[in-house]
Amino acid sequence: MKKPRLSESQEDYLKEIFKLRELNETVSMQDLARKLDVRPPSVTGMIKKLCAMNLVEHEPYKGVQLTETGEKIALEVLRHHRLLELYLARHLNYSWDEIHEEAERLEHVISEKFEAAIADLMDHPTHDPHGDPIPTAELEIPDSPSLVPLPSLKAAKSIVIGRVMTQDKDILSLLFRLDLTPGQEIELIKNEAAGIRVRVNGSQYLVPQTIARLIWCENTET
Amino acid sequence: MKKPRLSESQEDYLKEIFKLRELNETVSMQDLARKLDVRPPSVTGMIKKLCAMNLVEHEPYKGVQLTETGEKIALEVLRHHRLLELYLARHLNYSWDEIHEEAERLEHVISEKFEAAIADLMDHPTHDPHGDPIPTAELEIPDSPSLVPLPSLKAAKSIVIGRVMTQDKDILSLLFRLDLTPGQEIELIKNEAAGIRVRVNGSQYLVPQTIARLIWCENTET
DNA sequence: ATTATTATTTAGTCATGACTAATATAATTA
DNA sequence: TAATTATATTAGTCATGACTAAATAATAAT
Ligand SMILES: [Mn+2]
Ligand SMILES: [Mn+2]
Ligand SMILES: [Mn+2]
Ligand SMILES: [Mn+2]
Repeated sequence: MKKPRLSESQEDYLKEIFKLRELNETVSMQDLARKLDVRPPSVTGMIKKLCAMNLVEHEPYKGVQLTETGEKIALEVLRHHRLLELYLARHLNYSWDEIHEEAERLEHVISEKFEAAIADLMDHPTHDPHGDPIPTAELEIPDSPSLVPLPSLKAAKSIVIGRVMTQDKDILSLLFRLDLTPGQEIELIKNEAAGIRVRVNGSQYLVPQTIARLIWCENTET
Repeated sequence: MKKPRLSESQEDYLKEIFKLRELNETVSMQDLARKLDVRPPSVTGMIKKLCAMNLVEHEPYKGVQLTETGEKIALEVLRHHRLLELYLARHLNYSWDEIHEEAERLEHVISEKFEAAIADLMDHPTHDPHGDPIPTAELEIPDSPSLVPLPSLKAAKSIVIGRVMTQDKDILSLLFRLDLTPGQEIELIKNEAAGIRVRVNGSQYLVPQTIARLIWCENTET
């Protein structure tokens, strides 16, 4: 059995399949095309190749799935990505909205040595700056607090943000200015039609639904 | 005028032309093929393209030369490379023989932001761990002490190593064990046919000619 | 059930950047 | 000068990973 090192494209395909699978339970060719910013025929072609390599399985019109080995690779890339994001933020003074782009390129290029070095340096963190879990060196996903989208919560005094489900630069820098970042404690004043009224560090905002939906919080319900 | 971002290959070609030009005064297609680990026809093809982009000039059978813009790009990549080498060594605990390989890949992928961040962090260093000068942000080559190969020197008490002209992992780790690294002060005992007899930190070695030739030292002659 | 819509695949192109085999050109040597 | 050797170029191939246009299959609407 050879191990002919995957291309950056192939790694991105696997990673994206994994991430989509976390949200929807079926991953269509179109989903992939959208996410990877590629045309559907390109996806068909690449998926065919990944199938032949036993990295994914594909039931036409039903969806794509990672195999064991495919998932391992996806997790490896995801670990690189999220470690890098945290590293860039912590050690190279990157702002929240800049880390994703850089990590997207570096993730394919750093060695296992590099991965280990920054993991060490940061004391083996479990979550990246967006609150996304960082797969361990053994490629297990670390436990995260159970999270729910902000709009699904009722008014409450103390809610803790756990994760921010976007990598859109504009939204991210907005959220950052508002202190709506993982770990932040907020008060949910009222869930209105137009958005969620919250208090953060004294200030009060109406967070539009489109944005509120991306903010996941620790579930305080019993 | 567009700026269509060069491929990694193209960047490596330009960088290699620059480096070869520092040694020999003419850069042949074969030199390039050897250094880039590629067949001569591939070089012909790529050089043709780089010519069309006005990044190099080529007189068949006479040699290849960088244009102004070509040199700028070469220096940009070289700066990335050397900053990265120093960064990996200083901040990520890479050993001397590991840095080159990693930098060779990362150099094409880091952003200007990344470059600036690590340069800042290291206080804008002028030389990398091999003693190679790091082009400045303005792409000027910083002054280096004038250096000569170790075998060209006569016996002397205090000679300072300035640069080590190899990136061969085996040679590098050997030199490192012997403390034959840039900045190190050594005593040249005798220049023999078989090699150079030196004393370094108390210990005495016979450094074979093949290796001694790679060690450049500050010129103590007047 | 038929039709319209959406999702996916086929077929055929293109650009990149390598390769081999064969040819041509220049530099050396006899 | 002529033959030899080293260097470089052409011609033609291949793998990758995208693309468009057209065909086909599944799903939804009438
Ligand atoms: Mn990527
Ligand atoms: Mn993230
Ligand atoms: Mn390189
Ligand atoms: Mn170096």
